[in-house]
Amino acid sequence: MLEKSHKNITCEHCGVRKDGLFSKLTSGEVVDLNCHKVCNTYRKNQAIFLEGSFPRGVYCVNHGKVKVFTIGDEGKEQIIHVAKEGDVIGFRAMFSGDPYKVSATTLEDANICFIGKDDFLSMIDTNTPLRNTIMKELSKELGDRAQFITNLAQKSVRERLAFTLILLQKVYGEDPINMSREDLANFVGTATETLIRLLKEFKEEGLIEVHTRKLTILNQEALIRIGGAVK
Amino acid sequence: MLEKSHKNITCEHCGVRKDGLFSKLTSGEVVDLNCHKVCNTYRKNQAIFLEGSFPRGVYCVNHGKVKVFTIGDEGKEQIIHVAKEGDVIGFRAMFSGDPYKVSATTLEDANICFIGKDDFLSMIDTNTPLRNTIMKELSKELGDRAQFITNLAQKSVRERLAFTLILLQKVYGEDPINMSREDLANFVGTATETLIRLLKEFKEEGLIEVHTRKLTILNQEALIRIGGAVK
DNA sequence: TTATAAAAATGACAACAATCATGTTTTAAG
DNA sequence: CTTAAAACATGATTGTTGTCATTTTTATAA
Repeated sequence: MLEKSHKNITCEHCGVRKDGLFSKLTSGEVVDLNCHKVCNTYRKNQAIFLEGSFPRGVYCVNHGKVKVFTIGDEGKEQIIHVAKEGDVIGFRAMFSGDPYKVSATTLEDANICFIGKDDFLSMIDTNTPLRNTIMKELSKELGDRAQFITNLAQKSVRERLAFTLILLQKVYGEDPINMSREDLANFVGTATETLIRLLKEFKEEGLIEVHTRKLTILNQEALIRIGGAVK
Repeated sequence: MLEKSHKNITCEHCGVRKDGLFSKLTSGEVVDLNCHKVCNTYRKNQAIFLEGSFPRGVYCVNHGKVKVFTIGDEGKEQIIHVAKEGDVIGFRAMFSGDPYKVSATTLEDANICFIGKDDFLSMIDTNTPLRNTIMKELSKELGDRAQFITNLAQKSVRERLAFTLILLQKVYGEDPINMSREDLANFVGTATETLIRLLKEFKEEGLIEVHTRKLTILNQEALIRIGGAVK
C-alpha cells in the first residue's frame, strides 16, 4: 500500500520538480500546472502508455522508476531509457503527431502525474524558458542515443554491461540498482543467460555487490575503465 | 569541378527547400533567410563539423549526401544518419548548449549552405510554424533512433544490412546507393569483411545489383521481409 | 506455512561474426 | 599510360555470444 503522501501531490510542494522540465516555471505557473495535472498511482509492471497508441498528454514521474522500451520484430523488449523521479516522459510524441514509437512501464510501484496534451502544448507556446528547456532535453536525448547506438555496434556485451551499470547508478542514485535480470539484459542488449554470467564475473572481480535483485557498485572507476564513460 | 549553378544558390529558387525544415516559411522569410545564409562547396570526404567542437550555426544540404557519425572508444566510426538534399544538419547542438556529439562529413562533392546561430535562433523564436516543424523533426529522429537501437540489439547483421539498404534507398531515391563498403559497414554496425560477404549473398540471391560502388535494389519486398520495415 | 509460479543460475553446445592474412581490382595521381 | 595507394574481395580460424535444457532459488498467493 502506498503512503498517503503519494496519493496526491501538489506541484508547489513536489520535491522532485526542481530536477526536471518544470524547474523553470514561475510560482504562478506552478499553481496553474497543479490545476491541470492529475495524480495517479501505478503498481509495479503497470503500463503507462503503449507503442502504437495516440498520445493524450505527458507523464511526470513523482515516485518510482519507469522503463521506456520498444518491442522488436520477434516480440523482444529493448529498453531505451530508464526514467526516474522528476523526469517527464512521453512528451516527444506530443510534437510528432504520430502514435507513440515506444512503450513505458513502471519498474516498481510508482506515483505519476498526468498533464493533458492541450494544457501542455499551450504552456509551451506561451512559456519560452520552458520551451527552451524542452528543446534542450530533446537534443540531449538525441546525443545520448547516438552514444547508445555506437556502444551497441562497437562494444562487447561485457563492456556494455559495465556502461549500463554506471548509467543506472545515476538513475538510482544512493539506492541499489533494482531491476530484473531480464530487464537488465533487455537494456544491455543481450540474452538473459549471458547477462547473468557477466554479473557473476563482476561480482567475483569485486566490482559489484549482489543481493538477489539489488546491485551495488563497489568499484566505479574499474567499471568506467571497462565500459567507457557516459558522455 | 562543380557546375556554376552549384556555386551560389538563392533560397527563393532552391529546389530542395520544399522537402525540409524551411518549407513552411513565407516568401518574405525566405528572402530574409537568403540574406543570412552563406553557400559553400565541399569536396568528397570533407568535414562539415566535428564532434567536440562548438556549433556556430546550422547547415542546409543543397546538393550531395552527408554522413553523420560518432567515433567510438577504439576510434571506429559509427554512422548514425545519412542526410540528403534538403536536410538541415547540426541544429540539435543549437539547443543543447553543448559541443557537437556527432561529426558530419560529405559522402560526395556537395553544396551546403550555412546559417549562423543567432540568425537561426531568432527565426525560431519568432516563427511558430518553423519551431513546430523543428520540434517535430527532433521527435521524429528520436523515434528513428529507438528503432535503430532495437535493430542493433536484436537483429542479425544480415537483417540489419537488408534494413539499411531499404533505408538508404529512401535517401538516394532513384539513384543507386553509392557508399564505400567501409561506410556501409559502419552504418550497419559490422566489420567491412562481413558486409562484403553479405552483399555478395544478396547479389547472388538476386536482391540487389552491384556495379562496384553503386548498389541498386532489385527486390524491395524480399529485403523488407528479411530486415523488417522502416517505421 | 505451504504450494505454485516466476525468476535466477548453470552447463553443454552451436553458430554467427570478428580477426588476421593475403590476393585482386579499382581509383587517383604523376 | 603507368604506378602507387586505396578499396574490395576471399579464405582460414577463433571466440564471443545465443540457444536449449535443466536445476535451484526467490517471490507470490492461497
